[in-house]
Amino acid sequence: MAPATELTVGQVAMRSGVAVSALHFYETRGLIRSHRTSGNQRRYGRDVLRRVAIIKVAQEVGISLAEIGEALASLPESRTPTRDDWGLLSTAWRDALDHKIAQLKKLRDGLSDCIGCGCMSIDKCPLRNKGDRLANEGAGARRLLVGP
Amino acid sequence: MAPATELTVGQVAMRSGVAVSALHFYETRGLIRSHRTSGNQRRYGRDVLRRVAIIKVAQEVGISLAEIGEALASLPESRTPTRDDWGLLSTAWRDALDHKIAQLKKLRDGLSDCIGCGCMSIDKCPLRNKGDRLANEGAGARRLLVGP
DNA sequence: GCTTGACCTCAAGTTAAGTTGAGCTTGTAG
DNA sequence: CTACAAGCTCAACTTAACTTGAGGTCAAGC
Repeated sequence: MAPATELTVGQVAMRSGVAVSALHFYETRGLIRSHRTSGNQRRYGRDVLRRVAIIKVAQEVGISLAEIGEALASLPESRTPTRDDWGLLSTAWRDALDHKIAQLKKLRDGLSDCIGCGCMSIDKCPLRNKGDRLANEGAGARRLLVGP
Repeated sequence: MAPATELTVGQVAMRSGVAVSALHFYETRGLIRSHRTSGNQRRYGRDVLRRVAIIKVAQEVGISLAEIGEALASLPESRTPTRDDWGLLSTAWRDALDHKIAQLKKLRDGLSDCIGCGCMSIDKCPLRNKGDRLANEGAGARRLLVGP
């Protein structure tokens, strides 16, 4: 049979470029899964590499681990995800990205018109008042907004 | 003379849509300045509204307060910034935004090709290996990267 | 058979960006 | 002139996303 391509945390860390502690952390957050050897050590299937890659990619565009977790939760947990499973994810992500790109463009184009003029007195500033997402309440740091 | 348009924290909070506590916080971080009345209360010049607006706008696109602070530090601290002063900032910002938009597009376009294929085995994945900014070390949360 | 490096768990620390609360002072409207 | 809303300071708490450290286990080489 083909080589039993089980990976240890260390190997996954190596190959994915994320720290072992981060992998542990992702596991507690349910973003990745492992099974254990008789000696209680983690072993990962190959698909964990893809998952981790996606986690990092998504994070780089400002999507929170919680949201990534939700998306990844749509993958089947019993079997190894198929190409189609991943495809669904891809589509969902693409929409979020399109949205975010549009948002950034709006900001960029608004910015140079706006920043030098008097409109920053807030009331009439198009930057501030278009798609205004302020004033969501609650404590702690604010997340970078992404969704609709 | 024209009305002495000094603003209290409360007024700035109202007009800018950020909490009083946030304004205090920005001040400790050097993002905005105030002078005090004889009774030790803060008073702000009108330009603080523009500063705050810019802070929020920049934050929305994922720029950290530290970076915003650096940019704002380029403004003259003695006199009220002129249109040209703001213009410089605007230009710098625009570049950062262009960069970020490009990055997002690369991700978006790479994603659907990439996510469903086998290339996520990291070594050869174009998403992971182009402009790879991993492995900056140090503790704590990672900032969303923006700059060059 | 022992040593050395990889693992494990769990608790506590860190950074960013604020918020919340306590206890005290100001200022303004009646 | 006295309420009472608005300010002030300072310390502690919050969330996200991890890292660091302590104290103990596993496994592979010599």
